[in-house]
Amino acid sequence: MDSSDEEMDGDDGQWRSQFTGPEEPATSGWSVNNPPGAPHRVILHFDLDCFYAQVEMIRDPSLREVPLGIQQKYIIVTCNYVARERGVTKLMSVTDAKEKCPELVLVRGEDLTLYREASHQVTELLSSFCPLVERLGFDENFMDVTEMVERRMKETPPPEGYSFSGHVYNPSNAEISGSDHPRLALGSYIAAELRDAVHSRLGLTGCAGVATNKLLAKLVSGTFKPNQQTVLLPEDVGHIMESLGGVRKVPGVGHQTAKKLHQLGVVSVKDLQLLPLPDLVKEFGGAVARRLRNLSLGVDDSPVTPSGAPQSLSDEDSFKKMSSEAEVVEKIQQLLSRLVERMQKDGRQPQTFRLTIRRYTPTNKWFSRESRQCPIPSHLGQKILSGATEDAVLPLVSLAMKLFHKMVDGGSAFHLTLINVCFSNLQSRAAGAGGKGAITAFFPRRSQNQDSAPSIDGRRSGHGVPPAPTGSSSGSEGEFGGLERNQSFFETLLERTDIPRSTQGCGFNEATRTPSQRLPADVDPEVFGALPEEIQKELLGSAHLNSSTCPSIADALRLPTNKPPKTFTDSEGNKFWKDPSPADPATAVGPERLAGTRTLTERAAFPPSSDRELPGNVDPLVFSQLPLGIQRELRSEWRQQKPVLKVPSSKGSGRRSQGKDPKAVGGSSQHNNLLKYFKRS
DNA sequence: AAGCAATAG
DNA sequence: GGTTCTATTGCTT
Repeated sequence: MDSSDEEMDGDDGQWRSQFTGPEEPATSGWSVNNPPGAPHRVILHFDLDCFYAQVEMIRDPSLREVPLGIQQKYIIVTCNYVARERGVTKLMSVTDAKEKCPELVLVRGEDLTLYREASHQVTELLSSFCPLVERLGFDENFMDVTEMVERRMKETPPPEGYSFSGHVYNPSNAEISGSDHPRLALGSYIAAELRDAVHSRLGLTGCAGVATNKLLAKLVSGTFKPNQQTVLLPEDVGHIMESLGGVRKVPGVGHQTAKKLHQLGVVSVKDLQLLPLPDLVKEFGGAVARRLRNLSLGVDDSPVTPSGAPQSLSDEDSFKKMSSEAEVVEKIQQLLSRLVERMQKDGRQPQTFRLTIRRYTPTNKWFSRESRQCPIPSHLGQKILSGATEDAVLPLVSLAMKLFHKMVDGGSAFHLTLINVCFSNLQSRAAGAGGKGAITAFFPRRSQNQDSAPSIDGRRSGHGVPPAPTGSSSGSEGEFGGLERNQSFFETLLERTDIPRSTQGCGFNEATRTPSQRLPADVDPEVFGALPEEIQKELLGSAHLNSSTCPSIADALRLPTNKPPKTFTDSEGNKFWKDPSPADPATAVGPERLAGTRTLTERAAFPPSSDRELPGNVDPLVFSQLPLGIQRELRSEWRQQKPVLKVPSSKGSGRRSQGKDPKAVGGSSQHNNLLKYFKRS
């Protein structure tokens, strides 16, 4: 999982002289995602608190009270804060952890399915507010909310004397008014709303950072943990950069780069800032050198690039020793079965297959992976999607073994410690054949199709292909992290249990519910009845969540546990779910606090985001109860009807290597027939 | 297109 | 830094 920090960063608290951060170079492409001439980007970074542990604590809330570690093989990959208080850290060996904390409760986390699904739900939820969401691993997301901020600036001129939501990174303890940085202040309110949405809808807490670029947003998001947020003002850029321990702490500077830098005598960020550019260029080449220099200064013009559906799906397992071909075949078959099932849910057809191995090396862990890949014959690709899992797996195993023998000589001994299987080059099924669904993809599609313009750097085949080029009801693939379309993380959990749905929390069950019985008053039963059944279910689900007719997602999540289900009135469960505002520092758990920083006033000076994006004929309440995917799709569509520029033009800074084409956001799919579901009747 | 290095969580 | 199980991007061939 994560080899980096996330500790309660016992910061030195040494706030030294003010270093005034460099101005953003006027020439650089930092407005890539912006309207031309826009003042500043506003970038958010979200980081879920100990993500895997949170998911497990939702499945079994009793785990909240105990020290919990998520175990993969013999490693604790993450743990909850109770465990951290007792000295358990990320990536600690199980033996060490048990020694530190004998009461540590362990949950196996090798199967990432639930984490992956929950992760994509978070991204999807964020995307319903604003399409520019970029994933970083399973538990982090960047967002470019510049447009939202600009819209609010125009529509809701900030009142006098307003401030920020959450913390402000404020080493000099200055008096700060929101009016000094109105866009960042608005960004902080948006961040609070988004964190609240993630909490109330999905039950997950996390940190947010608000700044003018991705680098800074990420760096600042960790300054108050857990479940808090902080804004970085431009005047403190220098401070936050220099407060980083060494160059290795700069995102983008990995092990190898740090090693090279060290050879040049560069250890601190300040060293890097001051190293003559020609020296850097000699070691890294011009492009990388400039990037490193910029990063050291807190300058980052890289755009928030919407992630869209994954580019590849893979499954792997590691082990101490594997040395017979029979074992290899067995393992590959096992991995492929799981992978093919995921591929089926995704709905796209993989065009290439890759097998990766890791060999044992006794002395050093000179431990690189080797891989071989090949095209997947299209008839096989068809089979993968067409449901008959075994029919696809067996030929794939045979394909995999051919690749295997390109790496491992059949006659000689071998010792493997890992096998990975991967599908990539994922192609959307041809449109038109569309099954049932009205909603196609959750995300704007990226790249990947033949008919698009070549990208600047020539790497991918193109960008900007809108989802399904067909009419209102086209393809039905749910190309989203292995989730069926419209299927949610908690529904997935429910399906995994053996408990019949009728006994479960939110009762989507026909026997216990008359059709209109639980509908919110303002939902027209007739319109409701006209919706597809899946959507009805989703609506009921979210209606319950909003109205707390059904206590919470937690109650649904709680079921697949080994413990007897708690009642809905259970105090702990309720307490967690009723937590009024996770964004409110008063209720936040974090003990740690940077010395010398202050929490600026907590009360929202801005009204919360009234739904200004909705067309007038749409009932906001009904809208809010729609499935998130649908909300997002509609919003994106409505947005596109405005003549504002959406997609940054590819001119960028006018220099070469200017990154890539921005990926298309918001497909131009039509499906306006969905609108009929919202008209008040 | 293939293979790998680097980086990330 | 490597443990784990992914995922992405960019270089080189």
